[in-house]
Amino acid sequence: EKQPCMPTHPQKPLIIKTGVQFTTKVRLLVKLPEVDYQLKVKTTFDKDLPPGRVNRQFFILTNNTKAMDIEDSSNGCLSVEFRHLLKEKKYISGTKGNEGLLSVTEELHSLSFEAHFVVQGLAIDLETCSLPLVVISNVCQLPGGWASVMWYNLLTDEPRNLGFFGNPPRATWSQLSEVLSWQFSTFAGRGLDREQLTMLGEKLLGQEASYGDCQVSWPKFSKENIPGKPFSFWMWLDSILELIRKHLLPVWNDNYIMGFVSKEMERVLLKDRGSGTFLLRFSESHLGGITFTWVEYGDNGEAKFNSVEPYTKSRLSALPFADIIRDYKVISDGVVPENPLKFLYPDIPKDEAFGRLYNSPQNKVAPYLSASLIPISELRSNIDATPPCQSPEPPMTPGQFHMLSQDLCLDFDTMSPPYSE
Amino acid sequence: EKQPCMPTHPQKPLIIKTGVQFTTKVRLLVKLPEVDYQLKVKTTFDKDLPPGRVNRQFFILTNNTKAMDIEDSSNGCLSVEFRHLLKEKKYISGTKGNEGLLSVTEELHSLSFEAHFVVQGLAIDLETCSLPLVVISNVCQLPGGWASVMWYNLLTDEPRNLGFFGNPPRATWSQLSEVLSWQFSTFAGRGLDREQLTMLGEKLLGQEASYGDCQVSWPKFSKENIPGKPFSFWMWLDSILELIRKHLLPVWNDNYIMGFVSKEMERVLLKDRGSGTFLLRFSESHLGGITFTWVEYGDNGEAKFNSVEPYTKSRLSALPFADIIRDYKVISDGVVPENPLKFLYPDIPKDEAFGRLYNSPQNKVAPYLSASLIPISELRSNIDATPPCQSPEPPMTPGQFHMLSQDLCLDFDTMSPPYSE
DNA sequence: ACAGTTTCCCGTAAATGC
DNA sequence: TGCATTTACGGGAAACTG
Repeated sequence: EKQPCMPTHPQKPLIIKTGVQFTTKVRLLVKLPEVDYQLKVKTTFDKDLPPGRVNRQFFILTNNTKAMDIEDSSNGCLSVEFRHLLKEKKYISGTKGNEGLLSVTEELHSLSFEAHFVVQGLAIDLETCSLPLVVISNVCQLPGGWASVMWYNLLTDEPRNLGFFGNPPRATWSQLSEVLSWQFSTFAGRGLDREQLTMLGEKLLGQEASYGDCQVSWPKFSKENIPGKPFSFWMWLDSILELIRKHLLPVWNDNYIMGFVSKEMERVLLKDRGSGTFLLRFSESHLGGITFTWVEYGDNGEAKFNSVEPYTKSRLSALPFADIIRDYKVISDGVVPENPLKFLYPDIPKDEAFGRLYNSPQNKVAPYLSASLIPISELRSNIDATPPCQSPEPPMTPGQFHMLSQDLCLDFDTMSPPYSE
Repeated sequence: EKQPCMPTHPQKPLIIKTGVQFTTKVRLLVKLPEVDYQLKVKTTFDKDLPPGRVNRQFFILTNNTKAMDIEDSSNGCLSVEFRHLLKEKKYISGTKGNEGLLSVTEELHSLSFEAHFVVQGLAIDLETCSLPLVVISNVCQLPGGWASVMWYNLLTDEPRNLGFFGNPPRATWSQLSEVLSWQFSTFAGRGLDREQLTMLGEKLLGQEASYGDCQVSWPKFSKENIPGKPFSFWMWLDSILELIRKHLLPVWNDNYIMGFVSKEMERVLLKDRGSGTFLLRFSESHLGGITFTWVEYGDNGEAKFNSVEPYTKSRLSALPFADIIRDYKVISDGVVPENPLKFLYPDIPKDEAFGRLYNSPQNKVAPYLSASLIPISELRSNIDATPPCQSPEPPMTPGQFHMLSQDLCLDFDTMSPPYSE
């Protein structure tokens, strides 16, 4: 009868940060003219948790009871918005750490909404509650929290299984890959294509990824570090999403960032392309980095590949990426510096691809010489060539991407119209 | 009998920001063995303001009463530290805006400390209060608040004249210049020399500054904008102080920044110096900017002066200033780029002055080409020469700087040992 | 409309807890 | 001790409020 929604962090519903306002909206879906103006809704945080499941406890700071209004927009239903802060109670000592293995971003909570009223002598109690929530205390926990929200909503239809992460189910790669692509289309405006998803699948699962029914465990997705790296798969992918969102949006949306290509595949692609052909790829070794790799040919006709040290958010906020591509120069032993980047793979002239995005040099301040920052690499004789490439990967299951992603969108939309409302 | 101290913002005592912790320390200067462990001190914010003077009201969030302890360090006196937040009360409507002309950073407040005890049947009430305080709500108000604190403590010995800014006295330039130099020595580690102070005096007062007994009004110091500029003298100077503190500390402390030189004086100094002689100067037209000006000679032997667009904090956080000096290049019409900076005025070879501060290029990440940012100016044919220089200014009163500044330091020290304690 | 002021809250750094 | 988590608060931006 009621339909609870619960927006929080912009674009990341079902995550609440302590000390930060959030809003909830409850709608009464049936119309009861008699009770229009007397219906009050009370919100409670973690109203009745299963007794064993006491980890952190929070409370709502502001007044938690509010009268419903007739919704201006739609069908004349009642609705109410809450807007309050959440503060942590001090631990009830002793009860802490029921499982010990679960991190705070795996700890699920809920908001309950109650209303009591009387129609024609009949006392009616209504109660509903939100989908499981994650409570964080710092934005640095947002990626972890969002991983939990995604995993939960991808893999269960239960409205309130707060113990979900006690034994989380696995996802098939085909399920997961759709969600990942949907993440990119939601947050960066363009989803992932088949090749990009294939590379991600291989990174996560090895070669058999392409079969689609391969299973991914929750720890592998978000808890365990990628072998040899100090971060998990999702942390890595989310750092890229953030990099795109803050520094690469137009380039990403124009589809100029191949992004997810293995170093081997990169060479296969660039080999035999025109000298100065380059492609853009995200760093696999560092969080939130992007680099370009270009091909050149030696005197003997042998292909040589070079990549710059990946650019991260700090560099990119000093200098927009398109300008980096425009101005980048390599200087080898006193020769005239030259920009080695000529064609975006496969063969788009650099300026044709990025010209629209170049920033005109700053407006000159009258008596001053304006100075721009130019990214320069110094090339010392010959760079050691890396081993020859591996075989390209088999093709991936063609996605029913559109269908699935629509389902997901609907799902998430319903549960949470964001902040703006 | 008691000596109240009141640290707040690191290094900027007597300024309290709402919602941020601050500490106060009260000491009982006489030793009263009988009451050692029963003495409680109560802190009150704005305990008894003159009735007309009701602007903003605040209250202390935490428990405002605390027992004094025997001070571990010194003479066995009692002391107590408070550590609490200050939150604004909603305005008592109607009583707002008694003068209207005063800004929030001119609104003075105070903390009162009370203690009551009984010795040998004699009831004793002690009370003391802090020097006037400024309450701000955002760090962007810190410069304005600090100006008030400086002006007050420079120009009055009254312990609690909360209406001070209703009719603030003027300062003589000799008083003010000592305080300014003291600011630089406190916050940047090196004070201002006579030439620098002369230039500042001229900027503020015109040519007669050098007489020292010239008067500076409070509005001229901190409230009114410099003619033709959108900021006041103090805002401008404080922005430079911040720039030094965050980005130029070693360069400033090595005395390599002349800093305050008029454009005219600059030319007088550089003229007839070796080609490539440069000096470092703060921007007068923008907040928190530093530029270098160098001299070169045309084919006809005529001196040509160039300055870069001033570097501000955003640029300097992308690239440290010493590296900018090392790497800066001018490229004119396809010629090989060259660094025009050779000798720091008067004739110190660049690398001798700054070599110690150069950052070695980042550690190479194995397979990547590391890229550095190089600041480059493009020189298009000939830059228009600015009009010939004006006459140099008369010499300034030799400061009794050391004596005076020691007085000042003591003064401020007593009133406020910072945060750390 | 607007300027002075406050609130909001991200993101880094430091503190704290386990 | 080290890692997980929270607190602290500067700083930019938005919201407020006369």
